[in-house]
Amino acid sequence: MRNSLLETGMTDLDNALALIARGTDEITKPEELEQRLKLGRPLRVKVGFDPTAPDLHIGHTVIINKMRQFQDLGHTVIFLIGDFTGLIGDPTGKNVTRKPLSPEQVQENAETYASQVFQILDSEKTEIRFNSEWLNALGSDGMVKLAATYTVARMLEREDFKTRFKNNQPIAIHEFLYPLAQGYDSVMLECDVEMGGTDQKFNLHVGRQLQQHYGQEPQIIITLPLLEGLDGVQKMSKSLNNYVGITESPDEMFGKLMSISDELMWRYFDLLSFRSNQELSDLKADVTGGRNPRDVKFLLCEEIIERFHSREAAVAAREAFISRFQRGQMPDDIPEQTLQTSGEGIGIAAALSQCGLTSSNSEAFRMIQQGGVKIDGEKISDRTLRLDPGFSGILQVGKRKFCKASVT
RNA sequence: GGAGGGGUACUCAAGCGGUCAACGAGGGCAGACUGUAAAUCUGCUGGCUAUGCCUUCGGAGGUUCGAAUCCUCCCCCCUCCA
Repeated sequence: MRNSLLETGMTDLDNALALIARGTDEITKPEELEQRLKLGRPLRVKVGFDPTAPDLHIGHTVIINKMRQFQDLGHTVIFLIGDFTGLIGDPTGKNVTRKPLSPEQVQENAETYASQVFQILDSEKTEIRFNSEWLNALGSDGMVKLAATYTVARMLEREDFKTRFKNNQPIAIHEFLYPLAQGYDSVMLECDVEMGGTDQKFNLHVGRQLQQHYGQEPQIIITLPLLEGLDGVQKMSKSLNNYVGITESPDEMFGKLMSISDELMWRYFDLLSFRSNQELSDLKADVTGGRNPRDVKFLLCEEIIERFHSREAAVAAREAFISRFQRGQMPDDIPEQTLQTSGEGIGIAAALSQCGLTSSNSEAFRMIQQGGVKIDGEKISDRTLRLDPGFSGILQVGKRKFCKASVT
């Protein structure tokens, strides 16, 4: 009996480790993590978020899923909003300084964040913190002391700094403050674990060193892969418009996810799906054996929509997709538009623009020329066509843009 | 402070007195095809009261029959030397 109890205990620890490790890029150091878990107390797990982009997309959820797993194991997750570090902007070499956000904006963004992440996270086990709390209080003298704990040579170990330095590209002094500030957050929050994207590795390590400097046990670092955007090349980001937002409608999610390449689909499965590795390799084998990758992609779409909406919404989105694109039918919810013409009718190009289907009359003419315009499903080719008063019908541009228009 | 290099359409990037609404690439959009809004191929990609007209090449002037291209001043970015 004593043995079996002991074995059960070991198994729990092993399971916890395996769960945490799943899908990660790297854990430094696994043995420290194991030791820390053995302490039996809730660990403090920090993840920092930038306050400027409050709309989460599924790329962010890779790490949020991992946070959730920590919570499920009984640990405390700190959702840190980098309102101070946001002023600096994580050095990427692209943009130098960012516009300061007002406290009201930060608060508003934080609330948006909260409402979105709590679709995945347990709010009871989440601490929401702002790093301006202690970084503003630090003052110039505190900042100087903090800066004194690190050297330029160590800073230049960071890949991005190194390359820029080597290529004679500018590095502003304040950019050095970003990793220091982020590391100081770990000190103030007494973190056991900090997680971030692989691009965060350097910053996370600074946290370890600062903690040691301030007499704390260094945090364990877990890096997670960055999710590629819909294009499959650049990382998912709002500014590149290659993202799927978690508040988007089921239909939009479905469509966007269907547009990823067959190859990228597997990456998404790895990072976003809760299916087991066994299930995934089975699916891969199916496709190799001739199963239509489209149908497997359907499964991915449904799982993700179910997570942020519901099972029913996922099924409905799939049905809508099939009827609309596979069978070329019209969607159910077509926006309506009444065009006022005071009796003389309206040219087709102007009508398309006014319905928002094209951004200018010129574009409308181009669409007509290319055969992309339909009225009630009939392709039209006459660019001088006029819609008379009393006309009512469905205007369509391309496969995706519809408007039910009536002319008065 | 000195020397030099730049600012061109959504992005990158040609053009360096007329043939420039401006090469090319990427992106985007449309069409064809398909097993999908994958892949592939083709076309389009400033605006308009549209076979013509109007506005664009950092800003303002100027030279010229004619300027993105030449000149003057200004603004901004980058590099090197101090």
